[in-house]
Amino acid sequence: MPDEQGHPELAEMELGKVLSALADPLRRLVVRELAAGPEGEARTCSSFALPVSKATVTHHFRALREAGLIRQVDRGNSRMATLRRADIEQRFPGLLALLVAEDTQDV
Amino acid sequence: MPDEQGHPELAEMELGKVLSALADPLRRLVVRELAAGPEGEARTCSSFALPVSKATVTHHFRALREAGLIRQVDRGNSRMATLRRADIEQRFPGLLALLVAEDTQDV
DNA sequence: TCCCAGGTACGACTTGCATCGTACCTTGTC
DNA sequence: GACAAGGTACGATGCAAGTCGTACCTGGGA
Repeated sequence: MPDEQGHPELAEMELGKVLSALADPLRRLVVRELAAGPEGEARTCSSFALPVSKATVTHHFRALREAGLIRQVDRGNSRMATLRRADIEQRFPGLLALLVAEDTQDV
Repeated sequence: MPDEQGHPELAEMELGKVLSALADPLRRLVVRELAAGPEGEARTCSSFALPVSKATVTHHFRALREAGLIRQVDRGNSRMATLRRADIEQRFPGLLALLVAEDTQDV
């Protein structure tokens, strides 16, 4: 399968889809952990240990990818996810900061 | 009925509820118009001319109010809605700017 | 006083979404 | 080659959310 599958371009990112993607607490958790990690960090879907089934994990990562928040590339056996930090910051400046600040509260 | 009905305090605003409220395009439109208007502007629900029924308008304004984005006070015949600009800016700095910037794109 | 306009409450309907089980594919390992 | 692990695809299910019609309440105006 091709690498570019459901990754919107920078200009194609829509605020509505981004907000809908971030309305789910599990997806916010993924973005927050990626944003708190080092720049360009690549993690597998399973490394987040989400308390849901594999099929649901795939569903959530698809939502994040189609919103333009993460980029997924195949690396051998796994599919690595990276945060599109620069794209998000350019298109929606300050958005990531709001998400990172949430971990000081309850989820 | 009391004035304070479903208006969360500043510390009670939750990012999840705010993002869920802003995931709907009609509710984003309301917030965007209020944010683009002058500070403290009070408008009636019907002044937005949303393309939905009266009952649905009430539903959307309730969502905005319970998320903490607007404040509604009775003024005689109507119920005026004002944007909680300072509260939003203090709790989620930069969020309103993202919404205002959306009107340059498609909805 | 009568009526209309602005909003709300309630119930119903429909769509979308989060979730899961299962089957299947791919890759790396033994 | 056989097998386990990481992900995906598909179908099904249950619940939340958007939408509406209707009835109702409250003020203001003719």
